[in-house]
Amino acid sequence: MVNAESAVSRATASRLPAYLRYLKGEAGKGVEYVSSAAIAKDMGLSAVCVRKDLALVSSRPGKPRFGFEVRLLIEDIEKFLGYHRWTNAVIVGAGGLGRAILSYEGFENYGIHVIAAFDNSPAKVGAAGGKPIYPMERLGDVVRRSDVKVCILTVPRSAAQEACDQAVVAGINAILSFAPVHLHVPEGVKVKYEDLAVSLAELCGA
Amino acid sequence: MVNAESAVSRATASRLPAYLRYLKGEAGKGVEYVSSAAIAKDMGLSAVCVRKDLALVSSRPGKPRFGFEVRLLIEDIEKFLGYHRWTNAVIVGAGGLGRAILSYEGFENYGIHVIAAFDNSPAKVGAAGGKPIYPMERLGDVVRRSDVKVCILTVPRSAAQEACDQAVVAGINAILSFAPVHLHVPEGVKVKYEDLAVSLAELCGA
DNA sequence: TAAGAATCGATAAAAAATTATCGATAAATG
DNA sequence: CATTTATCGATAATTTTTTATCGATTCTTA
Repeated sequence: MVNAESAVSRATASRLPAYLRYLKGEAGKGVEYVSSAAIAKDMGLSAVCVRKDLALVSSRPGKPRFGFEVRLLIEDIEKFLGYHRWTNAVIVGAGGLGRAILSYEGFENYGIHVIAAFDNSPAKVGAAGGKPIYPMERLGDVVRRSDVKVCILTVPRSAAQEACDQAVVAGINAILSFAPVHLHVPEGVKVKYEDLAVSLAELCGA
Repeated sequence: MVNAESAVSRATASRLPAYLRYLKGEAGKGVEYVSSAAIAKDMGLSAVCVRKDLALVSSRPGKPRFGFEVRLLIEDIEKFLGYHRWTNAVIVGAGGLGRAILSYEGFENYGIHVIAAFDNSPAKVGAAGGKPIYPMERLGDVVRRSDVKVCILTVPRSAAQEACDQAVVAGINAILSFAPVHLHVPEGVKVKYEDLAVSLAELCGA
């Protein structure tokens, strides 16, 4: 048996969140139906591509002359992406970026609880955005007790590999890193790099 | 005539920054040569894919039995990606995230000067990370005077479209948005979404 | 100095993704 | 009620991307 996610191509999967963002915007404006052509135009894709993507995740077909029902489509995509399964995450590195993310409330819409941050420096320990900042020593504890699988790494580049190692030891198996450094991790641990400068540079160059 | 960037496939282009990150890591460890097989192994790609990518951007061929010279490869990729052409950028939205990014120094390695932030709220005006935070009214001014083309949007979702419009009016033609909202922009303005929650969710689900 | 190992580059094959085309369907309209 | 229009879904064609294969090159080492 294949799981739901392997049923769609990687390319499609990477567009689904964008559809979701777009559809929520339309829903917010009170739009009830959208056609694949309209989505395509607004999002800069081809209509055929949109139809094909939606066919894979939509629980019911689009209506000729109307298109797809926005509300249902949002539900279907969210269900498909698993935003209903809840996951706990922690932040390692409570500098400016770490604290900003700790205060960000947008994660809850995606099935993610960011429960705490951790930092080496005693000066950083405390709280931000109503959530606790603990000393690094407590990382293993919290990870085990709250069954945390994911870590957001917001430490300076020089501290990244060491912090990464500590997170892995603590039991984390997926890392979203903001440090612009390649991390070496054991087999089975996933790393995703979120490089702000690269994103920006791509935008400039393209 | 085609420009340099259109000479490589989109897929390759999206891997180049990752090679760069990896190569810089190796360079930092004192490694002088790397083989495509080694890169592939560490980065989770196929060796053939790596060779093909590098062949497109490397100014000189790899040496049999050694591989590629790390230092040269870094230079070639940076040159290829245009990290030598400088671009000015501004931040719109000086909340926690905006200020954190304003203080981030990693942009300079990518040919990007983040010169200032802007905010509606008078309380936010001032400075962070040694860079000024101006009231929104001054956006047009600064954009024109410093020939700013790119804007990082870090305002709350409810303010995003309006701030985006202001940026466009001011003369911005590329936006990196952290607000989880689809933005409507005129033809010719590029938008890229940096959705932290989506990145994290992809990591959890995959 | 000859044999062997590691690596490359190029060409070819396979797989994946996008785009095009077309008949079918359902609402709107005269 | 027939015609027109907007849309869909499916199949087919095209393009892009990845992977496989193989001879050539260059260093190592016996």
